[in-house]
Amino acid sequence: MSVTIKDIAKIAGVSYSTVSKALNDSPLVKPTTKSRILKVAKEMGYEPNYAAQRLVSKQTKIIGLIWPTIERVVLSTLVTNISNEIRKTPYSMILSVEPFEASLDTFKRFQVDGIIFFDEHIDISIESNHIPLLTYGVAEKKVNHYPIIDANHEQAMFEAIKYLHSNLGHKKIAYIGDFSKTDRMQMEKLNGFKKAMKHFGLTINHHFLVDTKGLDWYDGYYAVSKLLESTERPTAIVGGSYDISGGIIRGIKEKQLQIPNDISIISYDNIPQMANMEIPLTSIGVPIEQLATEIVHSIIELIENKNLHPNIRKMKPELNIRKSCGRVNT
Amino acid sequence: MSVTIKDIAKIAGVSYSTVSKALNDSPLVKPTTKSRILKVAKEMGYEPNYAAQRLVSKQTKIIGLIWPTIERVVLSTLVTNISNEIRKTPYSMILSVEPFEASLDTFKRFQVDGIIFFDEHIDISIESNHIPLLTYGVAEKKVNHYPIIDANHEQAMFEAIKYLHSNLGHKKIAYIGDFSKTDRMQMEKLNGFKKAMKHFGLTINHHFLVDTKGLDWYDGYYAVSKLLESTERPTAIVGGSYDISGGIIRGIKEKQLQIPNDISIISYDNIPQMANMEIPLTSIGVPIEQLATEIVHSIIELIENKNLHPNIRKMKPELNIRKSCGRVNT
DNA sequence: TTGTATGCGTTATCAC
DNA sequence: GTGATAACGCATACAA
Repeated sequence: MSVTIKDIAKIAGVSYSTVSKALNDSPLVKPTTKSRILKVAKEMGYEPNYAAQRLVSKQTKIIGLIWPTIERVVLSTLVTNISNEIRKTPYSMILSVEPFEASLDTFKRFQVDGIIFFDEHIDISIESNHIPLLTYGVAEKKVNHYPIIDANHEQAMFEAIKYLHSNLGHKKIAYIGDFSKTDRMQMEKLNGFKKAMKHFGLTINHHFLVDTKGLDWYDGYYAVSKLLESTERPTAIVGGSYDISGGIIRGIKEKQLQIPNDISIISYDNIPQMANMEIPLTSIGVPIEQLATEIVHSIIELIENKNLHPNIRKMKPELNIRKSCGRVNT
Repeated sequence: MSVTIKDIAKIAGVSYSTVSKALNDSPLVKPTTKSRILKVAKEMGYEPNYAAQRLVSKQTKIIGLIWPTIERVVLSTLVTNISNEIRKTPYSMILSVEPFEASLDTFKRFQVDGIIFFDEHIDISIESNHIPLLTYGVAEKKVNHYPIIDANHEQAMFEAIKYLHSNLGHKKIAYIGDFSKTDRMQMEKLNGFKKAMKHFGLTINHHFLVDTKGLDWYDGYYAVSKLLESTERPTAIVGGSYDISGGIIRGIKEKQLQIPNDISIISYDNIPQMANMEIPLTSIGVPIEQLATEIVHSIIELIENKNLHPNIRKMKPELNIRKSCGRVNT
């Protein structure tokens, strides 16, 4: 059995209610006894029992994160950042990698104070039993059932094309990404690309729109290989994700093409790893730490105030210029 | 406030202990009253308070998994498999990505029934407050403080060399892996390689032993590039992990070398993704599903019997022959 | 077959 | 400052 405040009380020679106060840093207990109690507690390896705390105080100080697709690098980086950010607050985080519904169930049982999830293609009007729910995903025109942190993929694409076109003179720009019809984030990226091209009066060569049908390294690799087989080549490529872009780089190199001399590449996702690639990648997207910070602050605000204003938070993407883009060759 | 069993009792005109029994489908309560109570409960929208349940029943049916290094593919595949396996049992799994000690604290507070962790380079004689602890790691000669599932890396290396040498005739074999002095799994692999080479009377060219200083894709890539700069090349390479091997393949291709004609490669780690690489990789290691199954069954056995026999379980590595190894050119 | 009483580990409200 | 004591919602041994 684990150690309780009663055990501590016995050893420290005080009543357990005093122990409780000391543990909660109450001003009602004398500093000397307080520190003595704390010392004993530490020695005994005391850990408060969430169930008991929850039962009386209606709070667990736990945030649950649902993450069924654990094998994607970008998300794992985000999760790490969220975890680090939460560690700076009084809350802790636990994670469930089970399917959405099962995860929700587990978290309900634990009565976590709030839940974060990634809205990839879940279509849910969720019964969360009043547990505050926050999603990182895409704000829709229609009703949103819960607050959303939106990385503003459309805007990001706009900035990417603007840079490529207005600053560097590119006209023949390709997009290599996942054309999923169910993953809203991916849909937004593709959509944003098309819109931006149109905005700058650029025509989209349809064979410059390459569906990777996935988000992994080799998806990007295969896609770019196919794209470059044609003699009609783009002067710049926008890669739909970190992993995809990694594959794109290799595919380009394999064709003996130079980056950025022969071809420029700009990648979606703004994570530090971008700088460590074979060629430091110019990238676009909301910086991952900002995203994490916003997500964490928002869920806590939601937990503590029971609402969030505004309910939808669109983040501001940033362009990170590194070494993979150059002026177009004329 | 939400509805409790007392509220139900009042409406249904019974005592609340009867309600409790009815809700738990106890045979001690008459079917008619049981169904009446259930009906009332449903009408009132009763939701059990898990904190209260947990407080009294001493069981959570939750297994905690500690996983501080979430960005490695092999482990995320293992975690997925473990999660799937646990889902077949009455248990659920939650995960903590915080540093080891912090995770342990969190799980203690949750009173999880058991904890799984990856023993990468934690040197712990842990105070788990009697929560059953199981590790996936390397069994040591000295005392082990808790049960271990050991993937038997040494044996795996032996099988790899045996195949390469006895079946395919290779003599000039290189090992590209992480030579960490703190990560026991990596130490075992290197050690196993050396032992096996010796066993088969093969000499180790020291420049065929390449330290990647990491476990990522580009670590393998850089390492093999360096290795292949020399004119004295191996005819076969053993890659220390899935990610490393991915990089090795690219590095080899870049030098215009054919796999397996010019050079054979066999990778450590036995995960399905191996088949999806550019070249389906022949690999060695305990099949990941077997590993997951063993881990899950063991922790549950440990939870339910309070002990595990045997305390150390060495798994049997399997060779998966795919398309990356060929007979040595003579 | 049903009801009563007790305790799980905490916090919080009182007295002392 | 400190210590009893009453909740919190539930399961369960025991009584009826």
